[in-house]
Amino acid sequence: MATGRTHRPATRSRGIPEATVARLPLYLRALTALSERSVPTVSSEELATAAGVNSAKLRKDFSYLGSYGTRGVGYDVEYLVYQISRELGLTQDWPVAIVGIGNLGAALANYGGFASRGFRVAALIDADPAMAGTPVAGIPVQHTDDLDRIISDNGVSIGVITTPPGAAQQVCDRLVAAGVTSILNFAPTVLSVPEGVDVRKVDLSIELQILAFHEQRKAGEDASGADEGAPPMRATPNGRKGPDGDMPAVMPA
Amino acid sequence: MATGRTHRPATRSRGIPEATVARLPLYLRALTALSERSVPTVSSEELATAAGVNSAKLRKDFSYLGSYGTRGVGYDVEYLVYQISRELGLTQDWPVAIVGIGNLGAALANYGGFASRGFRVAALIDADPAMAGTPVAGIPVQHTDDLDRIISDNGVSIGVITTPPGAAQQVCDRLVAAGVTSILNFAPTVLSVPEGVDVRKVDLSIELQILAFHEQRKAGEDASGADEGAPPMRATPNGRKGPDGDMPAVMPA
DNA sequence: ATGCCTTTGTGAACGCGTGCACAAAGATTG
DNA sequence: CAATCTTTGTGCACGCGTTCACAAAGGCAT
Repeated sequence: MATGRTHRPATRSRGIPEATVARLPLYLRALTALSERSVPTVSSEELATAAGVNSAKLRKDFSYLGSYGTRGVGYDVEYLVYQISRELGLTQDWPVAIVGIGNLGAALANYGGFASRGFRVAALIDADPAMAGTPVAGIPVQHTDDLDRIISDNGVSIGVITTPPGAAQQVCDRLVAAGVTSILNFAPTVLSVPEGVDVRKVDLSIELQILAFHEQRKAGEDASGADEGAPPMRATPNGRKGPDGDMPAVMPA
Repeated sequence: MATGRTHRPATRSRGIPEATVARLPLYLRALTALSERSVPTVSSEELATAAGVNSAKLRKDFSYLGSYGTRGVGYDVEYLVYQISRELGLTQDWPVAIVGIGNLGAALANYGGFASRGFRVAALIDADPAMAGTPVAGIPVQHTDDLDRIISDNGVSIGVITTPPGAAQQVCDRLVAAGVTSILNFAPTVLSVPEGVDVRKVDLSIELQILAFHEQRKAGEDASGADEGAPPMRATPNGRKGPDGDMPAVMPA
């Protein structure tokens, strides 16, 4: 991801492991659903199933937050929703700016899940002058030239980059210069950021390639035999790219 | 994620660790860029920097694929591009079906990164009869009723779900029944799938919440002080069962 | 050929994350 | 109030992933 150190390097946050933090939103979602159905309490087993995790893992995760359960009973849903929300910082308002209002940027602007939990689309920014003023999802698009001011005026600390890959690093630099310290990057690029800035990436292409890898293996297993699952042979000693490993003829590019 | 066992459980694929597989696309991207600039070879150090990882990690990753480098020189770019592409199964064509053609689904259909590496949008499917026939990104939308046939006819083994959360599980079940064995899920739901089916999820909301957590910590650290990561104040004292914790007043929902 | 210099490939140590299994804690029933 | 039953919280062990550090390998100059 980012060259300038990606996540929290070592500094194990508040004693809460990164892996646990990543699961808290999952628990929160399941708990919110229970809350809407007015379910008063849940056992770790039930909640774990709903969140798709192991119950022991869930209990250990919660133990990092404190002892919020009651033995023999389970966890109080409302109480837990609040505790997790607070821990995640969802009890406050997070103005978010989306830069790059193409298909994806527009889709995100319209995405309901945004507004739901403390996140508010505070600004839409695009480099195309023709888009300036055009409302997307009810919010007028502003021009990149004003990026600095927009970020400052709205107190934006979280930026979302949905620009083409070529523009991503530049936009990132400008966001950081303007005061943004957390970036969600949808552009297929490795962003380089200074220490103290968090970058998370969402990369469709990578996800598909990972699926393709497993898919290929599944297919290869059937045709057990010699080949594939086990890549035939590696390059041959000698001659550069030769004899056996063979060279690419055409590449998917 | 999935109840029915998510990824490859134990069966360490072909000896290639999951973490390594997840990084291969990253290397491939960096290598492709080098290839386009006609760079003949790269050292692990250079490539690692370009991919945003540690050089030792990169070398170890490559060692799982075989010994494709030359000591004292580095790696042959073209050769490595080919080897990784082959390992990821990118030398073959992967027809993909997108189910749920709303803002996000349409954005993905238009996304260029799709077609680039062996992936081809073979079908767009939506439950809205009004959309049937309407072309999106040059591909006519088909109705959910024909899902089975569409998947079979096109030999689709990878499905992308961009429906509202309520419809996700049902769509997932139908995809799996039709023969899909890999699913990329954009709906904020925990999907339950049978053994042998891989599910990867992309969840915008979760990513933002993780960023918010770290953002909150950063803000809290400045205001060092006694309390907490240092959320100003928590809800009102008193209330429910909180010796300390206290209860929620209003929740972001 | 010989020696030097660069870069790979990997053995070994370490730390994080996961899951088991159980003791402690509280509710509940008689 | 005592016995029983349920469910939490966690000590412990194990395995994966990361990183260091270095020997082996190959190119290149002399």
